[in-house]
Amino acid sequence: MKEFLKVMKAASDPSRVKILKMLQKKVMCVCEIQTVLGTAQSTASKHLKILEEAGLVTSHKDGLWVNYRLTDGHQSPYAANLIGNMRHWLDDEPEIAEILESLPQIDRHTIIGKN
Amino acid sequence: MKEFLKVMKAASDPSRVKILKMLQKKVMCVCEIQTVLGTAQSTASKHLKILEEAGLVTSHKDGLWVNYRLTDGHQSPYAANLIGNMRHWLDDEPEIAEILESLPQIDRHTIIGKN
DNA sequence: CAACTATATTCCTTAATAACGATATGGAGG
DNA sequence: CCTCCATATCGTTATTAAGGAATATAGTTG
Repeated sequence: MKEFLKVMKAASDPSRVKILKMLQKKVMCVCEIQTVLGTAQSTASKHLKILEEAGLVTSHKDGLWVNYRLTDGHQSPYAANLIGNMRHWLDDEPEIAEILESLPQIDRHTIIGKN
Repeated sequence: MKEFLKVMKAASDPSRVKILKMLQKKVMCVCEIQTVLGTAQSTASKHLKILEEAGLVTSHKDGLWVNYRLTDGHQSPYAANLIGNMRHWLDDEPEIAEILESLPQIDRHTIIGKN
C-alpha cells in the first residue's frame, strides 16, 4: 500500500507531472529541468528525489551532471502503469504542450549557473 | 491537468484507497464506511466528497441513506483507468484484505447511531 | 409537528507539503 | 590544491490536508 501511495502522491503535484512529461521526451539533468520549470534549483532536485523514491525515474551521474530518465517499470507495477498511461495523457493541456515545445531549445551547456 | 491531479490526490490517502477497495465489493452508505474505517462520521463523509469530486465515485440518496458506488468511468478517463487497475491491485495487502473480509458482516441496519 | 436518524458542513487543531535561500558535497579543471 | 560548477541537503516559512467535535440539514416516523 505504501508503494502505491508513493506513486499516487508523486503524481499529485503539477511540477512533478511536468517533469514526467518532459522526461517522456528526453533524458534531462537537474539544471535543465529547473530551467523549464522556472523554479529554484533545490525545488527541482527535491521533486526529482520524490519521483525517484516512487520508482518513476532513475538517475545516473555523468560527470558533474545527474541525468534523470523515466524508469522502464521494473521497480514498481504502479509506477510502470502510470508512466505507460501518461504517454498518451495530458499532451493537449496548454500548460504541458508549451513546455514540451520548449524542450528542443533547452541545452545544459547554454544554461548559466544560477547558484 | 487539474482533473488528473484531483484523481491522483484522491488516490493518495490510505483511507480513500480503502474506500475504493470496499466499493469494489459493494455499494455502501456513509455509516457503513465509517464503521469499517473506524473514523469519525465527518471524516468518512469528507473523504467521500473528495472521491466524488475526482470522479471516482457517485452517490444517490435512498431515504436517509446515501449510497456510494464506483463510477462507470464516463466522468474522467483518469478515474476510469484507476478504478479499472485497482480491481486487481492491493488485494494482497493485509490492511486491505482484512477490511474486505469484514465487509459481509457490515450491515447498515445493525449500525447504531454514533452521532 | 416533534423526535430521531443519516449525512453534510463548519470550526479548530495538528501534521504534512512545497517553496526558497543558504549551505554542504563532490567531481573537474586550472 | 584551490576554485568552479552541478547537485543535494538543511532550515525556515506559508499553504494545504486530515482528523475530530459540534452544528446544520434533510428525510422519516410516531
